[in-house]
Amino acid sequence: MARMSRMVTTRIAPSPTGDPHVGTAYIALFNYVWARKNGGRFIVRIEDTDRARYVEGAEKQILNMLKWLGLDYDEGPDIGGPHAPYRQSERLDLYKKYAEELVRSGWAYRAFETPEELEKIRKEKGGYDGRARNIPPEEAEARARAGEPHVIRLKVPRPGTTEVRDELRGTVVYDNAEIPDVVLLKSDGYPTYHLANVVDDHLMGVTDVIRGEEWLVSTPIHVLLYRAFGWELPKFYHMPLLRAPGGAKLSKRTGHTSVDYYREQGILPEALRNYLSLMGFSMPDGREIFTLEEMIEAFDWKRVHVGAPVFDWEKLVWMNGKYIREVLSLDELAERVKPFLEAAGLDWRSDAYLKKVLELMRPRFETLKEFPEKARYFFTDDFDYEEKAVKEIQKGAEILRELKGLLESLPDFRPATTEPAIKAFAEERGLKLRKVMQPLRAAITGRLATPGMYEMLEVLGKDTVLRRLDRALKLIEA
RNA sequence: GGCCCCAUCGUCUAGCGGUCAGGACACCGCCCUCUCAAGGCGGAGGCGGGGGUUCAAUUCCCCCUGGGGUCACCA
Repeated sequence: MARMSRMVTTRIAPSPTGDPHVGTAYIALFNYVWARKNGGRFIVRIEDTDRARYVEGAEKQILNMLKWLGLDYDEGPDIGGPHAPYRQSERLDLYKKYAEELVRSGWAYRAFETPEELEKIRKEKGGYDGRARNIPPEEAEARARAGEPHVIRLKVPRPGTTEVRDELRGTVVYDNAEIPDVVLLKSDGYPTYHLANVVDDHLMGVTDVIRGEEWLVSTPIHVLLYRAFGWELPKFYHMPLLRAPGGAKLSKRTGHTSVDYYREQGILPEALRNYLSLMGFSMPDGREIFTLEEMIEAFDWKRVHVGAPVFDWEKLVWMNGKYIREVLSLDELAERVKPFLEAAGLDWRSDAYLKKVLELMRPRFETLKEFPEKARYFFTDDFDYEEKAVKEIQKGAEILRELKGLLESLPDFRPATTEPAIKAFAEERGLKLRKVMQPLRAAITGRLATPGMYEMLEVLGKDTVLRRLDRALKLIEA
């Protein structure tokens, strides 16, 4: 009864230790989808319990990333909620209280070894040997009261076994001999992940823990903690780890892990989100391009594959191109592209003009960053001529001079006007069309690969075209 | 190394005992064509190995191999 009435609640619990990681975005996505699928809640909780690795501003970046991807959350550090605060550093008293409770109930004990001693024990025994279990409780309490630095460790019941059920893999039985007496509360009063995570997940009503596979082997620790507290277990789902092309898990060493990097490269949030969805999940009908809403609609854990996928930049870029040319509206695309034009120092005159250019360029760039690079000549006369373009202008100089006369004489630059005129021009001289087009293309754009000539002439306009023709001809004379 | 997870084209995947093993990216060719793309059509490319179970294994079981994860007062 109580179990059935629990609203599905998921969370993403990132550590503010650096740039917002694509792995975090990936896990957040599945947490978000599962919560929405069930009409439940999605929480963001900041796990800032490692003072050494804390990075100023990282929390803000993470929250921005989630918003950028469209993964809105119901509770979080910046918006609050019924279980505030959502930063673990602001919940220290809670963890201490629960750790002490475990000491009293016999599920945990105080240990007084120094880091140096631990290092020595690790070398000799291969890990902590639980020696502080032998300290009589009264003595341990006395030492603690006297202010002796110490940690609180989980007293793993031994011998014994602990069963862990992963919803994606089934049940795994762990021999408790393999489960270490992990530190729950550090000597600085901060909790470790294990304690803080379990306490908060319980207090915040998290019903479904969706996290990276890196946590799979420490799940028995968490199961033991739930049992020690007498709390109901959540369901566990361990998502595969994203891998770099080499094979190892995606890391700063093996690839680009920062979502900010992808954003800067001109990847659309929709495309990144869609691509990440494909890492393990597939639509029943095999569709690869789909919205968040469509994913939520179709989502089923049965369709999640746990083999670790390689994060492939090539396919991400292809998908980004697909969004640019087929999914976004021209208006949306124009808005997305503006910051990149600005960054390149380009001015687009008017939205109407920008959209006309975009219409022509849409099938010809795959990242927003590419647009200013490939379409520069639409916005300024200040562009370079490719080496091959210069040659093309030289070869076609005679043709260009004659062509200039023709273009000048045209009443307008609509395709309906320019196309027959240029074709007739070529035919009269017995020239293949390309013998006319390539020099012209090179002269007015500085490159050999551009959108179709007639559309381009219309967009650029007569003045610009004639001006550039003159300039190109002068260029080769010099 | 111990323990744990995983295993279909190069990559992402569909498959849930009987399929010509399907799709997507990338690659190659053709078409379209003023260039380059986009688009359309076609091609090449895969069930890691060995045992079982079964009339029948990509599919179920076991072993091996391979890959990954984890063994902190980091998460």
